[in-house]
Amino acid sequence: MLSPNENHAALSERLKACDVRPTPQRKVVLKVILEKRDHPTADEIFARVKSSMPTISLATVYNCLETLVACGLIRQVHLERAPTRYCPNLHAHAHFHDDTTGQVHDIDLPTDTMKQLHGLLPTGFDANSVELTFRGRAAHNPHGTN
Amino acid sequence: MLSPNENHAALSERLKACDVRPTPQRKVVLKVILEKRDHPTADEIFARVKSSMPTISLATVYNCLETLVACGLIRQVHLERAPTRYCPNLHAHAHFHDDTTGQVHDIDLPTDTMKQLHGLLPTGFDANSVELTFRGRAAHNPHGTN
DNA sequence: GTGAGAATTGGTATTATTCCAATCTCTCTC
DNA sequence: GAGAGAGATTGGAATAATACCAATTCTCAC
Repeated sequence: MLSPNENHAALSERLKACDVRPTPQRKVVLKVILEKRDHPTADEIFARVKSSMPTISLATVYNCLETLVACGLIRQVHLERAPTRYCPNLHAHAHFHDDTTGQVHDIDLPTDTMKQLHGLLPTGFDANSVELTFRGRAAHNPHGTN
Repeated sequence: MLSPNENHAALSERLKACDVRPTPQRKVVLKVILEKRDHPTADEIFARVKSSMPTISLATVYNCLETLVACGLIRQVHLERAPTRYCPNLHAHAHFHDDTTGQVHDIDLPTDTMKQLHGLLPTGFDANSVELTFRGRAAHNPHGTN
């Protein structure tokens, strides 16, 4: 996650570490995702980014997101029939989708639970990712995330 | 799951049991989903249904699917960025999405695993559904599903 | 059988995302 | 530090899945 005053240089470093060019567009897209613990859609990211970079295009936002996902700096969250969301939390975690508010909450997953889930797979199945999503109702915004 | 010779009467019964009108369209949509252990998309279902009912419209297929999902006769499977798929397997199970072939395999889930997953939720979170999806590679069609 | 409510239909609208070709901007080399 | 080439950005148009709508048709209870 981003420290409150992480600056452009640090963003550049993150990108360079992944062997991608630290363009201004990528930096600002990464910045808006990191600076808020929510799960914005591409459109929301586009809106936030435009305030500091009014000339950016939606296509670029999609390109940047694809790059950032490919190099593991952010993750995608897929909820049914809804636009893809993006998540800065790279730790093992599940998502809880609140049907009432539409908010998405991160749920910590112990690493042994992850291992156990992989253990469920019959031989011959080799998973490189797992997605665990709950849906239901959360009591009044349990801890301020979305 | 459907017994090989389940007939129209049985399909009607299933629908009536859910308090929905057993219209011919709903019966045939349910039938094509039950008769093959795969995870077809709405478009695929539309194509299969048209062979026995050429006048059906895609809108009706969507309507029927929505109804069948709502009354719990089938389930939706959501894979990232891909069209929604429909699954006749109502037992607790996970999905394995083979990146290579695009096939979707059902993975049995012991009920205690399900309970355990629910146990991961902090107090205040009340889930009414869980979706667990693996992605990776499966060795040459492990058991003929998709 | 008949009427009221429910379902189906085809067409159109919406929305997320991708594609494309043209332009621009880095980065690297000299 | 100038130029070349790769890579990135842009706006607009295309695509694809799904939702919506008004008109017609069907189903069930009486």
